[in-house]
Amino acid sequence: MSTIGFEPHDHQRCVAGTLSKAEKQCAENGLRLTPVRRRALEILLAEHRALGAYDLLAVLAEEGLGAQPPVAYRALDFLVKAGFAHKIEALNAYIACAHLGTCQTPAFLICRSCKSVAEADTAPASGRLGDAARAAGFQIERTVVEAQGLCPACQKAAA
Amino acid sequence: MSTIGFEPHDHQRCVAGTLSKAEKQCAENGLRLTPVRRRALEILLAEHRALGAYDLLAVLAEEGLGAQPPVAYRALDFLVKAGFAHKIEALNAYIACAHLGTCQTPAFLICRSCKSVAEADTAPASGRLGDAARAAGFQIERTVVEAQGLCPACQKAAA
DNA sequence: CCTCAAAATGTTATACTATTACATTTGATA
DNA sequence: TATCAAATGTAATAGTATAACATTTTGAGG
Repeated sequence: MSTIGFEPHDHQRCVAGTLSKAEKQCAENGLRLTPVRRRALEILLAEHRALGAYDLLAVLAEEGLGAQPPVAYRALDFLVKAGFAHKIEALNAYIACAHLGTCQTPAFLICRSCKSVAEADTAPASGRLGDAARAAGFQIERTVVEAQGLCPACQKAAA
Repeated sequence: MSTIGFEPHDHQRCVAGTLSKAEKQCAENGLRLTPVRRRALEILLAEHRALGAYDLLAVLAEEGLGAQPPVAYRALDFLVKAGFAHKIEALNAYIACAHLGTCQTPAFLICRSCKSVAEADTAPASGRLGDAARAAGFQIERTVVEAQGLCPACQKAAA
């Protein structure tokens, strides 16, 4: 398991690397990373933070890439379906995937103070949620696992 | 861990019992279970399914208990803060707590077909999500754990 | 009792999130 | 190059949630 988001890292490289992985995957799978979609992914990648669809739309609109809500929602749908982004349900917001290519069942750690979001790949279906599902005879298709609280930096700042 | 929701049970008793537990807890903790709040809880308890705030409002409005959105949202806020109800983030909807009084960190199994919702108490903070949080130095305050898929009955129906 | 402050309620307006619907353009491929 | 599916442009609207402020109710202390 790896958790990406709070620790300092070479963000330029993290963005560029993810973007090129996305391009590669699109080529391999016959997906089309059109200009709006590519730019939307870049915008999300720019921060380890969740952006609302309308925040994304505002940036796209500034750049002449579309002015109406469906522009943003379509790009987000594509990115989410392709596994390049995730929706944070607790925030009604979207974040670029930090494990592009290897992400199975993401879990998120959301800082309520600085709004940063870390992504872990925890395979919850094989943990306690999976136990509960098996016990109930429930067949899991998708999981939402999100923790809200304080990231290391904000804990220090609070103390 | 107990999971409540899919298995057949004496629902009349389940509702009445939960309601009286809620009354008891309010008395003990100086909370006021006013008519709107009590009725809102009853409405949620009537089904092991999540209701939208506006669905709840529609019922309350029919009964003359308030016509504007804040009526529903205030009642829901109270119920959620008191631990009598939970918000299902993946559905933007609300459900009565099935473990009233003992519910620490709920997890939900949501059937995409019949919309029923089962609640388990899985202490995710002590599972893999907790491991990820500890590894990242993240301090968890609240968790959202929701699985979507097919309940036992709908699996049979599909086969 | 009476007063007072806090809590709860009533109501209007508005903000934020998301989708439907349909016309048009683009792009791969037969 | 004709065609069909995918993608885009755009207007309208549906669904979720909160801000703000006036009024009423409630319960604790005098």
